[in-house]
Amino acid sequence: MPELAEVEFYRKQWSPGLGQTIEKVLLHPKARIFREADSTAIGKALKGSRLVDSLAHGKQMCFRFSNDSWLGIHLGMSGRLQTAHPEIVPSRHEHLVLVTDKLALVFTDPRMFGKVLHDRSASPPVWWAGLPPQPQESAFDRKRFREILSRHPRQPLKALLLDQESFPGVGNWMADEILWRARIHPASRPLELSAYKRGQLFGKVKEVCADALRVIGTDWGNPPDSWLFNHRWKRGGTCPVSGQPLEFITVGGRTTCYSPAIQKA
DNA sequence: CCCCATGTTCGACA
DNA sequence: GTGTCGAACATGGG
Repeated sequence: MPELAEVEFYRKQWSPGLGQTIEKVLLHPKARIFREADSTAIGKALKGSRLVDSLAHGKQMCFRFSNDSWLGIHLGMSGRLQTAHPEIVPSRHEHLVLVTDKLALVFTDPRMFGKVLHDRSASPPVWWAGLPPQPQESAFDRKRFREILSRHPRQPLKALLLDQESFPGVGNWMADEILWRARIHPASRPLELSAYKRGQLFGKVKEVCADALRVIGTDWGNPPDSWLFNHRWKRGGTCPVSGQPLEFITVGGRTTCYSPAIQKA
């Protein structure tokens, strides 16, 4: 599930734990989500510390603890965060559980494409400090956008939008939504774009990020039918702009939904 | 049984 | 270096 807005939604699911002390850490030490971290060290470091802050950047989250501990979480394809009763007995897919006296903070991930990072340091670790500007920020301006396009002149736009160094947080449905609103064919390349289409694309990147954060990122609301979103999930869907059938192709190795009637090039 | 999945990474190749 | 492609990861759902 998790793209920009879903990640923001899940980040907030742990907010009830802010300010609380972690009394117990339950984890499956050999789970694949710990492949880039030392799960034993995480257990030791977090126990007795207080959760003081949480942040999201693209698809990456960062939870800061009182003893200079930084916990990074990436949700991968099937990860999610939630709270539970402090007496929780973790099930098979609940790989990391932080227990306070009031509640439990739970990271669940059946497919385990997600991952956990951890560092102890006074300043933010490199995996957090080194992230590129997010498309919804003002630092992501037309200059940055132009640079991205000129650096990848022949990348199909669908593939480029999925590049996390370029558009951190954009995932499969957002990329399709952006191209559909900009009326650009997903396989078009930056080289082929008119100045007008480039301007459209920049605007729709901003618009879809803002819309997604507002509608899904706050309370996982259901987007209106005027978005591509509600029409793309099953075959046989119809483009809400043209009334023509939606089609599915593979671009950049990913299933891509688009409306041939309005996304010609 | 088959195919598909809102993600990332790696290796082979042109 | 650029870009493409397929496979891999592990599990569940239709």
